[in-house]
This record gives sequence, C-alpha cells and structure tokens, in this order.
Amino acid sequence: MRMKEIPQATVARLSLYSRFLAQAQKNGITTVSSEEIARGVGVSAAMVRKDLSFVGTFGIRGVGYNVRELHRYLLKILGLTAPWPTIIVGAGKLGSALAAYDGFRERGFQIRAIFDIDPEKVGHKLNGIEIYSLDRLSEIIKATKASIAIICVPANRAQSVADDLVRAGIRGILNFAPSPLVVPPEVVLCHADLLMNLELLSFRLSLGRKAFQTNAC
Amino acid sequence: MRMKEIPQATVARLSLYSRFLAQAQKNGITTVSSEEIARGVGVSAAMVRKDLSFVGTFGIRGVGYNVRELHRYLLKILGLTAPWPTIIVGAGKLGSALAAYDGFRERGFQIRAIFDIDPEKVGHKLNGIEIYSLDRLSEIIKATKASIAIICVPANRAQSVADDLVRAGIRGILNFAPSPLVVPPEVVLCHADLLMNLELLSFRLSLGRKAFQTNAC
DNA sequence: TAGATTGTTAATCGATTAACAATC
DNA sequence: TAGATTGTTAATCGATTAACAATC
Repeated sequence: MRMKEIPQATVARLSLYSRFLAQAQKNGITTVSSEEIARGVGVSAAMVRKDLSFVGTFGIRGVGYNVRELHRYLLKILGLTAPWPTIIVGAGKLGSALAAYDGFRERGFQIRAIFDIDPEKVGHKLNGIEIYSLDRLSEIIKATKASIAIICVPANRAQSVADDLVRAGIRGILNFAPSPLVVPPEVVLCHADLLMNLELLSFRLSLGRKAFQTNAC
Repeated sequence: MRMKEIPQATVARLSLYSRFLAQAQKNGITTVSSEEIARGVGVSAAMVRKDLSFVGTFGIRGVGYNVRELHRYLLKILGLTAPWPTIIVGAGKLGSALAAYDGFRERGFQIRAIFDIDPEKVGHKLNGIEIYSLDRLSEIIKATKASIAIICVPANRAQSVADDLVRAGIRGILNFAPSPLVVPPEVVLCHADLLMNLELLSFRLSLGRKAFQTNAC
C-alpha cells in the first residue's frame, strides 16, 4: 500500500503556485480562490484543488485560501525555506548564461562557484562568481557546502563530471547536457533540455494541416 | 475517430533520438537497435519502438534501424530540415545567455535579432547579433522573416510582448517568463521554466525519508 | 439562509510497460 | 535453420477532468 505520494506533475505546478502566491502577497492580496490561482498560472481550478489536496487542506469552503499561509506552506513543501548553495560546472555559453541569471538567486539557489577545464577561463569571474579549475571540484564543493550542481558541459563529458560530483558529495544534479546520466540512488537527478522545447515548437509549426492539435505545451 | 496523433511525450523523445542518431552517424555507425538507442538516451527499448511506431516503420526485424535513414526521417518529422529564423525578446541575463548559446544554431534555430526596451542596450551587439528597440519588432521580424520568438522578459511584460509578436506575424513562441500567455489558436506556444527544474530538485532533496521516490525527472 | 468555494470521488483520458507473434 | 529484433497488442499505471456533497 502506497503512501499518497505527491505526483511529479503536481510538484512542478506547486512551484508555479508558490511563485504566483509570492506575487499576490507582494500585492497585498490576502485571500485567493482556486479559480484565481488557476487563471494566474494557466491551469484549471479543479487541477489546483486536486494538487493542493495532495499536500494538505488549508482552504476555507466558500472563501478560498489564505495567501500568506498557503504560500508559506508551499515553500516549506518545496524545500525552499533555506537557501541552496549551488555550483555550475562548465563555463561555456550556457553555463555563463545560467550563472548570470538572477532568477535562481531570487528563489534561493545561490551560485557559489563555476568550474571549467579551460585554463584561460580559470581565475576569472562571471557576475562576481569565481571560475575554478575542475581539479578543485571536491575542495570547493566542501568549502562552499554546495549540495546542488548544474551540469553545462558537452554531452561526452557529462557522465565523468557527474561521477566527480557524486564523489565530492553533491546531493542533487540538474543536467543540461543531452546525455543520460547514471548516479547512485541517493543522488537526485533532474534533466533540463533547452533544445527539446524548441524542437517541439518546430514539430508543431511544421505540422500545418492538423488544426486539432492543442496549441500549448 | 482520431487520426493517430503523435503524443507530446513521444515528440519530445524523438528530439532526443534524432540527436543520438546524429552522433551515431558522425561516428560512422550504420545500424542501431532499439536497445542501443534506448541506452543512448536513457529510456526503455519498448518505449523507443513504441515511439517510432507512431511515425512509421523503418526497422528491419532481427537487424535494427538504418541510422542514416531513420535520422533523416526524424529530422523531417520534427521539421528540422530547414533552418528556423528566430528572435529573442529581452536582452537581460537570460536572453543574453540564450542568444549566446550555440546549441540552438547547431540544430537550425538561427537567432537573427534581439530586442529590448533599455536604450542603453539598443544598438549594441551580443555574440554578433544586434539588439533592437522593441518599437522595431514588427519591422525587423518582417525583414528577418523570423517565425519563432523566444520571450525572456519579466512576467508582467510577457503578455504584451506576446501580443506584439502575434501582430507582427510570429508563428511560434517559446516563453521563459513564468506567466501563462494567451495567443490565438494558430500560434504555437511552448513554455520553458528553468526554475521549475531546480525546485523539483529542491523538493526531492528535502524529502529525505522517502527512499522509494524515483531519482530521475 | 443563500451564495460561494472547497475537498474528494468516480470517470476519463493518456502514457508506459511487458509480452510475443511476425519476420529478417 | 537458429538467433535476433521489430512492430503491435493488451495490461497497467498515472494524470486530468467533471461533478457534487460538504461546509463556510
């Protein structure tokens, strides 16, 4: 008998809800309905209620949800109450881009170090963050207490980097390389693929005829 | 009675298969089995065969698939046989990052222009691509024949930018702003969210106890 | 009370897995 | 032929939708 686990898809949407609530709170709104949340993030109200039912029941029938309370609770569920020290491996175009992206910091993902094999890059700074040699991965991970790593190296280097990260004690990996990674079961792995989204677009644009295709993904 | 549509999830994997095949072809491999493709991209062999069955039957029982043939066919299905002129709206950290990312160009998404409201940025170049004022959106879209746009502006500006893009004749939009967009049915819309992946990681890292949770997403 | 909105159930829909006959 | 691997079917699993009783 399974505990009622929170479905993957639900967790993803909780992230959206929590950001919507952060905004609502900033705007001084104290109560929202599932309908309002739904409109705010682009899903159905039934979906919102179903998702929230996985994590608890804080709504008031006939009234809605307390913004402050729900927001605080979702952040807790998502593990966002304390900052996550994070590193980026690979100071190429993508790695540099992500290192400079403020969105991460705003939600508590603090980029503490960047790594690269290119000696030309090592020692320089990116957006105030130092670039280190890959040799020093273990040392710097320990020093920065980083628990999350973002991999932005070419596909053929990704597994070896992942191995190094695991050895150095990293607990979560977000992989931007288009290559499957094998990690021990205690390490959490997530895959991001920027190209995939564009290729989905491409597919649907070149479909032409099929008007019955939905237009969102 | 529905035509056998290709499921969303399948299209996403076709993108992976096609990149795997591109690599295999480069390495001079002429034949692959569903098992080899599966290992290469990190899914099951049954999944690969099922996915491919949606787009046709080119395998040879007892042998496998012809790399060259299958690769060519997948590119065609995905609409990647001709380049896609693309623009980026928003020259902030993320937009700049994406503009500089070579992965897009390699698969045929050619960034032709970047747009921003900041007069400080307008006129400068990013990775050889000129930054234009948002006022000139329509004009430049026409001049560059761009059909795809990537939105990298703050959430509160995203809908208005989307409206402008639609008016200017853009056919596909990849939205990086954490905000739902409304576009006419003939415009294809895709949503990308860098934070969501990190927050999924965060959730699973702070889960702790639940060891029965899978470790990939 | 009447109106509103939640939380939950059951029905539907879609995606994945496993198994195997077909066939190279 | 024997061995290998596809293409497809049926079974399973998971996610979404719709409807509504509960209740503020």
